[in-house]
Amino acid sequence: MATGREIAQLCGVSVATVSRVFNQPETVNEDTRERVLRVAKELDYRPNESARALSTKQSTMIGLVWDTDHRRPGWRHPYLQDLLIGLKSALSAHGYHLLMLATSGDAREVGASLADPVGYVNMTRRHHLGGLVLIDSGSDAEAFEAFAQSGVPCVALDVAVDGPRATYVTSDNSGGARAAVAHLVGLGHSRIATITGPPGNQPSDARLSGYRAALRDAGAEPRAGYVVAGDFYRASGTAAMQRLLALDEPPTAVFAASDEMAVGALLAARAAGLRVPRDLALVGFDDIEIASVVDPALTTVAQDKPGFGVAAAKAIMAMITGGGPEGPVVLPTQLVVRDSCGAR
Amino acid sequence: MATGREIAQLCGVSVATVSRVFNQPETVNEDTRERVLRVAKELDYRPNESARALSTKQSTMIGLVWDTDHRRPGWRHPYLQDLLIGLKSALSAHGYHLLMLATSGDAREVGASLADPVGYVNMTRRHHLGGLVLIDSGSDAEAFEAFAQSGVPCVALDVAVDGPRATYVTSDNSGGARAAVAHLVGLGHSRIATITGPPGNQPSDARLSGYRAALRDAGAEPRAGYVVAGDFYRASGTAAMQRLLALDEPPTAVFAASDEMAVGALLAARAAGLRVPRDLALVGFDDIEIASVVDPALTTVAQDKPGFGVAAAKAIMAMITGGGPEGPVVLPTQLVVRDSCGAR
DNA sequence: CTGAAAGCGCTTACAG
DNA sequence: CTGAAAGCGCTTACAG
Repeated sequence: MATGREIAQLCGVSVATVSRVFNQPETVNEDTRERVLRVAKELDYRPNESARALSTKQSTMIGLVWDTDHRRPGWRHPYLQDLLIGLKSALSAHGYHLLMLATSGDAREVGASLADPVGYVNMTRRHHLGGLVLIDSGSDAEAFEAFAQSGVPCVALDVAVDGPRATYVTSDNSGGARAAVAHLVGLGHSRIATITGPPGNQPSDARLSGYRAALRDAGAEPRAGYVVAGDFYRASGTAAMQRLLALDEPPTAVFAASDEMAVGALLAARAAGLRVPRDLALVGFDDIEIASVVDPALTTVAQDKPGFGVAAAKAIMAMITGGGPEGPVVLPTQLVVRDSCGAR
Repeated sequence: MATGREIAQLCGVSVATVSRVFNQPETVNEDTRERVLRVAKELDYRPNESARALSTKQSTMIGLVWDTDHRRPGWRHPYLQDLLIGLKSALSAHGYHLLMLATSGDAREVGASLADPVGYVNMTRRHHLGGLVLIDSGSDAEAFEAFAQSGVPCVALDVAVDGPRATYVTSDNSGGARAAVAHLVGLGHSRIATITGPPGNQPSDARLSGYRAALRDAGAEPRAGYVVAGDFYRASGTAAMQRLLALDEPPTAVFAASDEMAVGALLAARAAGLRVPRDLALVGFDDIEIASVVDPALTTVAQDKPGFGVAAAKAIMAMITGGGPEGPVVLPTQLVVRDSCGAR
């Protein structure tokens, strides 16, 4: 690893000039600039990132807050990989790396926990991170609010935050849910129930309101017992479906606020001797891999998974280079009609 | 963010002493040490990482090489999330963060591509990374070999590498495959075919050899046309199954080297009017989520997914703190019997 | 257009 | 046990 000083000596210039060549090229004479550039290239010189960060108080890293080993060991993001692909690619395009921050549980207190957002904020200062991307695990709202207020640029995924340098990206959950339920209405269903995510969770609540809106559009409203809460995971879908089937007048169609719950519901329906979609129409949300693999293949509302990451990257870069936060980014969703709704 | 100097002034000591309190506590007088510690705690002092890295030439970050936006945009790791959870948690326990390195495609040439492993090696030097974790995307062997030879500590996942400071972790692929096929043999099958992963790929080849070994154990050997190559993805499983069904004497059982391909094979079998497991027994590999969701639920060989990450973290930490590389880590696998093999 | 100097915040021999 | 000093490699006013 060549250093700036070596380049300088080889070129007969000062290190300041070498530095300028890379940071304010227009301020240096063309001849010397090219000489420096050539030598730098030969030696494959690249500025040391630690030194640069120390000096400029800015690194080329964005922090990722993703709570893994904390209270909810079983928690999983429905499409983390796609999200990361989008995020990493878009960040790469700006020359930024993604730093997955260590979380608590270690001996040396280097990691932080969401119970102590200050720890993360400190970490971003110590590493001179450009900002923070916050991946929600369903109930981090308070912690995220603390980040948002801290003043470090941050963008949250799927949770509404507000702060001087904070924004968030989310899908058009209510619109997607509305389209899904409208589709069910269009198929002639009038007894449409929903299995929601955890109350208070932003996408969960939005999907529920989309469900209500679609019923309203149809001049109807949810029957008693037709809104039952799950937690986005499969088992809760099964339990919810069982409750729905126990009603005096069970639904003929169910909109589940996640594919996982839809699958859970499917299992429950099957166990109860119902055939999907003939006896029960089912629509999910997310369009994760299992949706297309399950039998019958699940009709669902697709989210733009890599788009999530890309949008987050864009938003954070805008705050780093530009100024204040822009409004929340709302990604379009798309109804994917497969077999579980009975449209085919 | 308090600096060491502030602590020093407040305590009436030099910055050197403050530094010692954190790095070689035993060399400083107990009273002053506690005074420093107390003040440091009050101000929530933590050493600036950039400065520390610049000075010690060591950061608390491990690089992650994960090729995303390159040639194979469709590539997916079967269980990246679990792997990352294990990796991140185990690294956190040592106070290390995970840096997902930017890849090529950006204007500023900050990212590297696997076609140019040197770029990554430079990056690890510039950031003073402790080492590199290499996630294989099926055909990165040559690039990984270059990393392994570079001298930077690195551990590859699922691809055998060799170098002065390099090792790898993988599952007991051959043992797992052998157990799976032995199970099929135990169920009375004698016409057992296999759908392999891409030839040359380490897990793929190992699984194939496990298949052969199990047949040999049974005093048999693969019939002509009973070994057909896929690429680990679903579509290739479907295609392979179609070829198997076109044989004069089609198999009564199939071991697919991945769950994705097993699902593909299942679809093909179903399309051909076969019932699984009655007409065809099927076993997969990986135990990813879809395995338990598909109908019939897939019998498969489970890998220790978070264990992969944990093992990688352990190996890299050992090389950072200790010295030379230890031998490859081989994780045990486990046969998970569900419905697709007909054992129930 | 370019250089000398100071500074970013820490660590580590070297004296004492 | 502790301080003064040098150094890590870069950037950025400040002069010239």
